[in-house]
Amino acid sequence: MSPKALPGFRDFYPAEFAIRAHILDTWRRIVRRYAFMEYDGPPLEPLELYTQKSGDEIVGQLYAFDDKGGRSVAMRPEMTPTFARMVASRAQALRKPVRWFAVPQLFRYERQQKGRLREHFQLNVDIVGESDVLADAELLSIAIEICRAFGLDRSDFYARVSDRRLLNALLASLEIDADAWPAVYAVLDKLERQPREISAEKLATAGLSAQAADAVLGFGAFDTVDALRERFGGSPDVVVHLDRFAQYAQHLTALGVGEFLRLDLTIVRGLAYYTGIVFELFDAQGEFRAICGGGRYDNLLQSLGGVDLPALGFGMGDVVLGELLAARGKLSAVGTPAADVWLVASEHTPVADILRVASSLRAADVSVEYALNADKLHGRKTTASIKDAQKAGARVALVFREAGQAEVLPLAGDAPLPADRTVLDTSDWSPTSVPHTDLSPLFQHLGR
RNA sequence: GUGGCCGUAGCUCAAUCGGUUAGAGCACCGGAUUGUGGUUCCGGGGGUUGCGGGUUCAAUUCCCGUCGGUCACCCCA
Repeated sequence: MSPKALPGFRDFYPAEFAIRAHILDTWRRIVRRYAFMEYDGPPLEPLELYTQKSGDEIVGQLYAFDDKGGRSVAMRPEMTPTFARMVASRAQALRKPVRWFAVPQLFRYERQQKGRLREHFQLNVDIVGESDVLADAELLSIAIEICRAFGLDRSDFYARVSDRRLLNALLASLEIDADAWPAVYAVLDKLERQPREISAEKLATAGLSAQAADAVLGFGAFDTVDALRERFGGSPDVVVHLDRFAQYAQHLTALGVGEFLRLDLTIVRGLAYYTGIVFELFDAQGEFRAICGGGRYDNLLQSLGGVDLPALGFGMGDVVLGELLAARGKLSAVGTPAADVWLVASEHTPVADILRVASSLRAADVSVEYALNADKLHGRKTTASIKDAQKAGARVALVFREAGQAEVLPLAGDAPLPADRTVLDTSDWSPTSVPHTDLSPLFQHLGR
């Protein structure tokens, strides 16, 4: 048995690489529509960059080691600390709001499971320097538009959205002690996956009154601002946040993605650093993990980098997204790239002629392939060579039946054949230059 | 880190109750045929049955360990 990739790591054969490229290309294409700029940082960082935010216990979940200079280092498990450092060190000079994105490969040392490997690519989109809810709406609309760009619609996915400030106000209005909030968050996070009795028990342990616990257990039932307003509208502290959420929803509707929005107070996000609106994108059938998650983290930059700027962002990984797209048939059209043109020599065609034409076509940005074996180039029947071209997936075969003349033979699927044979005169083509001959008959078959 | 299930060709799978030299399709390579061509046919390469140990006259098959895969828990960036 030949050596395999390490557990949780992937070999990308051309078919898989084509899917990866499709995902990453689409990410970049859509995010650029929103005028975000791409950045990147080192894949290897000082270990302290992560322990200072998350504590020492995180080391067990990192690819961490001492380098040859004795430094404690880790392969990056997330992009946010790097991003925070980069923004903080030039915070004064950056035009606000900062609209940046990155597509890092991230690593974590954990047992792999569905949708979760030890390595993945993750789109990170962040906005820094704007606290208005308009920025929150912009951010979520990007995540949604990306999913739509992959061919997913409202029947495939939706966004669950909550707001830390709203949730905290609700807990306060229920007279729940702030010390108990983390425990309440944990219960809310598991509300759907955990039996109600266990949730109730945990809330009681956290010190909640029976009434307060009942109210928390009922949070999952509220899926509109109006429903919350009816129940908690008497509390001015709550109303402030309900109003903002309503505004958020209006912005999203105006941006054309309102139908994907669903208020859901059980969306907690594990991170302690979220301070405002938080969201996760889920597939509608509940078959996969969250496709994407993010929110507002107004205090993080100060705690990491020392600059006090509001910020928000999200991450979207390629693994769950790829699984979902595959399951919904959205990757069937993703093909591996093949040659535009395959050159078929006859026994009379000098090798030099083939090479000259190949060079010339490549100068015209046409991808060209031919048999890399002189015997095959000359010793096979034309039909056998054409068969090679078809197997390779070439769009067009150029068949040299006579010197200086190349017949254009379209190979693509069931495209109709031209009534007349198209013959290109290649006699005056020279290496590395664009052919003088009119290539339009060829380009026509290549879809240019 | 804990637990369930699963490891046979590149892929999907077969191999009677434990019994001869572990087979097939697809893919790959070669050839024939088809001569506006992805058809059809013939042939070929490819396996220490994940690895190690045990039971047995005999192990792909039963047992133990280990590694890997997968799913869940934990955790979530």
